[in-house]
Amino acid sequence: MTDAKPSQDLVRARTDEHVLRALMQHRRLTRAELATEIGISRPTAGESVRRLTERGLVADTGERTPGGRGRGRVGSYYALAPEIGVALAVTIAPAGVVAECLDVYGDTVTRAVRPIDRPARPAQVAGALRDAAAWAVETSGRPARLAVVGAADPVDRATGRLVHLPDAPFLVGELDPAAILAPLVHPRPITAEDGEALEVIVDNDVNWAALAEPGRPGDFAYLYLGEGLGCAIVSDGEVRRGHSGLAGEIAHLLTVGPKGRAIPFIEVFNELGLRRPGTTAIDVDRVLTSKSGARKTIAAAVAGAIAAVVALADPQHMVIGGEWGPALIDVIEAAAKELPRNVPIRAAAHTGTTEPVLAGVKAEALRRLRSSVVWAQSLT
Amino acid sequence: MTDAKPSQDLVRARTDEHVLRALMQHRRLTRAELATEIGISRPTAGESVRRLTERGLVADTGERTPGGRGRGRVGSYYALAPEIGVALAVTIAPAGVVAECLDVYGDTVTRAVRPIDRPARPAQVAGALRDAAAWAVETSGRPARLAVVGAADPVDRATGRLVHLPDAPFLVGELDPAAILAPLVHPRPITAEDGEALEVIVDNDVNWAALAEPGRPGDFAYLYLGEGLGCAIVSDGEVRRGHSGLAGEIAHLLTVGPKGRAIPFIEVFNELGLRRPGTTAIDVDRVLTSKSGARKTIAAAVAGAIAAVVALADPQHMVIGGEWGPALIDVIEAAAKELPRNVPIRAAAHTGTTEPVLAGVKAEALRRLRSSVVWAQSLT
DNA sequence: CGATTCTAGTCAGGGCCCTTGCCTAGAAAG
DNA sequence: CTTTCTAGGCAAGGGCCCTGACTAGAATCG
Repeated sequence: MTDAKPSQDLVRARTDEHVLRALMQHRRLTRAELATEIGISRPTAGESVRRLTERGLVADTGERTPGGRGRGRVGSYYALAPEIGVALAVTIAPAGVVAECLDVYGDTVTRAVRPIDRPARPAQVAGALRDAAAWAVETSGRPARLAVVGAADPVDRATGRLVHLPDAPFLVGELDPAAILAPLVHPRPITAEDGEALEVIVDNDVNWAALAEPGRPGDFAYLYLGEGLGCAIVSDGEVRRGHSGLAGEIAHLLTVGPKGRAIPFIEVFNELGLRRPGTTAIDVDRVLTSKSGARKTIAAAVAGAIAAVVALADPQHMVIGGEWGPALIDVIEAAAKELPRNVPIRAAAHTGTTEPVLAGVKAEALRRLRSSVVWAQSLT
Repeated sequence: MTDAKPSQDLVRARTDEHVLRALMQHRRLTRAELATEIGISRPTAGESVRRLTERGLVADTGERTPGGRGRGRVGSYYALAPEIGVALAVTIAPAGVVAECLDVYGDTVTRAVRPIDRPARPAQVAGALRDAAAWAVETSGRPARLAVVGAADPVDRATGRLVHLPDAPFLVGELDPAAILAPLVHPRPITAEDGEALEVIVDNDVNWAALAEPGRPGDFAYLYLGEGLGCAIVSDGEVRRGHSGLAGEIAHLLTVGPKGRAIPFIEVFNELGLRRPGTTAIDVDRVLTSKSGARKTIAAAVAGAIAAVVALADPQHMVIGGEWGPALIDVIEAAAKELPRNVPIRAAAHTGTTEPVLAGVKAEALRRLRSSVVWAQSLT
């Protein structure tokens, strides 16, 4: 008599979501296992599996319960269908491009690495990006549903392009990763209906590295001190990117320079002669081998930046990362002790340059891939 | 055969929530009006009203549909029960204490104003607060379910107490508003089960004033320049308070002082002799009558603070409020034009000192009161 | 003034989703 | 070969919502 009952769909969608999430966690389950795992009845579990199989999200693996479990009838294992596809996780840094394909379980299916020249030539970077991503997707043999990109330069939140802020280090150069990767990405048609279903997400690498920090409480800040200067601010459990995505671009933050003058953060390195000639990057090697006096000047400048972060964002603690940040943590800590508001400081847990970024990128890619699967089923 | 079916409760709870929200918006509706308004069938609307009436959340007003509507049977108007209670909205500022009781429709039921001495004496402030709140609740004749407080000093997020930051203006003084107001607040018993159901919420007044700004897009910052210096940072649509609730306490933010030296923001006023003798407050009158040179120094310091906010939070625009901020907006704007990253600046829409704060406090109080009603029904 | 008109509210029947209880299938253990 | 034990399916029933028909009751019209 009736056929449109949106309110009832709600509970069915909830059941299906539980089934999908259980399969993401356990990889393969029989219908009976699903029922006990989720806390629903076996007929309901069976119905849900039937619906999801019909929709192509779940498939019978062909495996049967091992006899080792004891006597009793054999059960059929179900798992998420391979057609669900993979997510592309990409980092773009001066050291090169890394592209990985992740499946819905978070496993790396394929990985491509492409070096790039220094200084970076935009055309070559674009080529390496396209090449690495295409190879990873091709080789995985599965459709890429979305891409998450971490880049070592400021990213415009609206367009996803890398942008050159005046006088700040600009390492990778003009690039539009979204445009390059879009042809490789084939989202499930249904996902496109969703408002927020972006196919390619680009963000600054520091923000992703912060995401990969362990513990990750509600409020902290990640200060990146390397060839560039960056800062990720995590507030109420989320990385805050700001209106254009340029939150934490601290190159021009006023801080204490030589002789106590107020100058932009990046200028301090100019005045100390620690920028690479002909580029906008900080010379990491020379910072690491600098003398005590220069180190103290740098530490005072860093402490000034920390004071600004504390005043404006009130983090629970500061994490110091980047190529030279952790090496100077003692001086930095000493300088920060003088600040009116004290804040615990520690070095970043991961010290490499690409791996922590990639870890954060992968975490987000996985989260989004999984969400896309769950959303897909509720929107049919 | 069965009695526990949590999944089905979900859809019933959804229906009840829709009914409650519709009544919050329209104040009184017949069951038939509820059905068409929400888009459910009349029997369902009738059932929901019966449940909610039984639970004491909804009551028959006794009114009947006016004959003027035309022929047809008269309908019974239902409305939210008065026992739902009121929310207490309070501001504590050097000018005095204001306490208002709001009903679930956002109307002010009672309002009490108590002046306090300058400088504030903690015991008197506590007395005025207790007195104003008690009078407002008493007179309203209805139980207060929660309280939201705006105070003109830094607020510790965990304890809700006003805290004295070293050397920063401290206008109201030691105070624990939560302890004072808790005896007046009687939350619905059920609400207490909810994890986040705080009875008394305290926050810095600047944060609330930002909440009351019109338009209120996703990312902006509100710079408060008055007796104290404060800043509210709205990121992704929410006021970000930081780990201790001290985000935006910018008195010690390093900025440009006289002769281009890097000094804390509040020190600039010291060096210009613009702090009230014997207190930690800025002398607003003398700032307003200051000469061009001092104004330029102040503007440069403000621009330094703005640069820090832009670098760290990347707001879409800056709003300047407080007793003297809008008066100096031209010089501030001129100084900010020199910054490497440009940001639109405008004066706050509301210029008074307590009214914009109270508006934000009331908005939050209303939001929480309404939520508490909706949650109450779903937790039975 | 009575018949008509029109709307609020209720009742009966039915569909969907879930649950419990019972049955069948089918392999291992004895 | 019989027993044992588990996966899966079927049937019945309850809760929620919906549609459609019915009742209640006041205003309007002839």
